[in-house]
Amino acid sequence: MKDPKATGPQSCEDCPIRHRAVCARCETDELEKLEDIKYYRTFEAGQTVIWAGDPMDFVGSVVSGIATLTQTMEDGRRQMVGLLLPSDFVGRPGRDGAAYDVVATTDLVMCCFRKKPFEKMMMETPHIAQRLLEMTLDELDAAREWMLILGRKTAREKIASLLSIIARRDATLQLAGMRGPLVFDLPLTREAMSDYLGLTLETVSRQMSALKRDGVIELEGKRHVTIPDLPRLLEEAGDDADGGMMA
Amino acid sequence: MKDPKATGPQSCEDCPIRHRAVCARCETDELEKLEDIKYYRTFEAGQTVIWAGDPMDFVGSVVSGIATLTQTMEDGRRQMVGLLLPSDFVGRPGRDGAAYDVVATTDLVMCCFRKKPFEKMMMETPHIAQRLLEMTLDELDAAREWMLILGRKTAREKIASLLSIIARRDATLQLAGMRGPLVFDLPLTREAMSDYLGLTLETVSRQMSALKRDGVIELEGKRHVTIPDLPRLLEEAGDDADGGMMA
DNA sequence: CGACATCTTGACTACAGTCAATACTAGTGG
DNA sequence: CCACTAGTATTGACTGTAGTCAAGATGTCG
Repeated sequence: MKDPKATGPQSCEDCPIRHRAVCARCETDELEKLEDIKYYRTFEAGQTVIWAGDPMDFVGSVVSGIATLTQTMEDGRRQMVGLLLPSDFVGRPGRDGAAYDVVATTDLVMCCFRKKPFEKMMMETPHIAQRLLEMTLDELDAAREWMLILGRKTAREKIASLLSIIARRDATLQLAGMRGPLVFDLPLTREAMSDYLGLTLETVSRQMSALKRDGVIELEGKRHVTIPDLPRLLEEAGDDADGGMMA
Repeated sequence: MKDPKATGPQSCEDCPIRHRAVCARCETDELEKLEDIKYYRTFEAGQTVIWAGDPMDFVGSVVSGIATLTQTMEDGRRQMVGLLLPSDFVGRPGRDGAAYDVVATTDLVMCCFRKKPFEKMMMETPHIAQRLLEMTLDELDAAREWMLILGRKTAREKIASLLSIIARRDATLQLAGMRGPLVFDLPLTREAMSDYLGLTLETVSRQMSALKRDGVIELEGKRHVTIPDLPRLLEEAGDDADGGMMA
C-alpha cells in the first residue's frame, strides 16, 4: 500500500511510458501543454476506477499496474473486454459516460488528463490524434483476435492463448528477446481469467491443472508460471507455431 | 450481375455515403484531392475482396452492399470479426498486408484509395484522421459488444442479438424511427450467421426455428424476417429492454 | 426435370457448466 | 503459537447445451 512505485513520475521526461503512450509523438512544447492538464491518480488492487455509465471527466494512460475493462449483464454474467497494461489508454474523447467498468487488478498508477482540455488539444495537435488512432487500431486488432478465441477455441486452447498473450506482452515490455524458458506472474485471479475467456472459474482451474500435468506449463504456487517451451504453448493455443511474431 | 446500382456514383457530391464515410468531414478542396486517388471496384456476391496476408495496395469504403471480415484457423474453424455496411472502412493505413479475409456477401461497390497517397493525405489532412479515429472507436465498441455475445450469451440469445443488431442498423440507415413491426431481409446465410456467432449452422437453424415457433420472429422463406415486437426481441437477446438506443 | 446450394430436423455425443465438498494461503486475534 | 476466518483455488460427480453425424426437405437455376 505504501509502495513507493505506486506514485507518478516527477515529469514527462522521466515517465516510463513516455514513448509508448498517447503522448509518444509529442514534442517538448506539446508535452508542456499536456503537463498543465494532467494529474496522477493511484488505485489499490481491487479498487474500481470507474463504473460503466458513470460520468467521466478525464481520460488517461496506465502508467504502472494492470486494469481490466468488463461488461456486465443484468443477471450478473460478466465478460472482460480489455486488459490494460502500462501505456494503454482509458476513456473515449467525445463521450461523457464510461462504457465499461474499469477495475485495478494490481496497484495502479494512472496519468489522467482533464477531458475537455484534452479534447481541445486533440483538435489542435495532430501528433496526439495520430498516436491515438494507431493505438486504437491496435486495440481493435486485439479485440478481433479475442473474438476468435471466444467464438471458436476450446477451453484448453483459450487458456493457452491467454498465457501466451501475457507471456508475449511481458517479454516485449521488459526483457525483450531473451532465450530460454519464460517466467512470469499471472496478474489475474482464476475468476478474472474466466471473465476474460468466457469460461467458468472451475473450467479455468481444471485446464490449468491439465496443462501443468501435461508439462506445457509449470506452476509454483497459484500465480507463478514458467513456460519451458513457448512453441509448444503456441501449438496448444491453436496459433501458428511458426515464426509467430507481432507486427 | 448487371444491376445498374452495382456501379459507383459519378462524383463525391452524389455519393450516398458522403456524410458517413471516412471523408465525412472533408471540405470541397479536400474531396477534390481524394477524387484524384480514388477508383471504384465492384464485386459479386460471394467474391473474395482480399485474402488475409495478401499485400493490399488500397484502403477504402463500402459504398453499397455488405462485406464480412473473417479469420480462419489452420484446421478450418472460422470466426467473423466484422460486418461491413455502407460507409464502413476497409484496410489499415500503415499496414501492408490484409489482416483478415474480406468477402462480399452481397453485390458490393467499394470506393478505393491508393494506399500510399492516402497515407500521405492522412498526415496532411486532420479531417480525415479525425473521422477515421471516430469510426475506429465505434468499431472497437462494436467489437467489444461482440465479445460479450461470443463469451457469455446462449445460442438463443446470440441469434436474437444478431437479429436485433441487423434490425437496428437497417432501421437507422433507411427508415429512421418508424413505428410498428420491423421487416428486413437477412443479408447472411445460416453459415455466415454461425461464423458470426461462434455456433454451428445446425444450431443457428434450430434456434431460428425456435424463435419462430415462439412468435419472437416471423419468417417468410429463409431470409425475410419480421419482428412484430422489438422489445420482446431485445429481451430475448439479454439486452436492457428499456429505452435501449445507441449513443 | 434434375442438380446443387441451402436449410431443417433428428438421434446421439461430448465439452463445459453447475453444484458441492475440500484444500490451500494469508491475515486476525485470543 | 495456534485457532479461526475469509478469500482463492482445486477436484469430483452429475447435468445440460451445443456439437457432430446423418437423412431429408426446400429452393433456385440451367
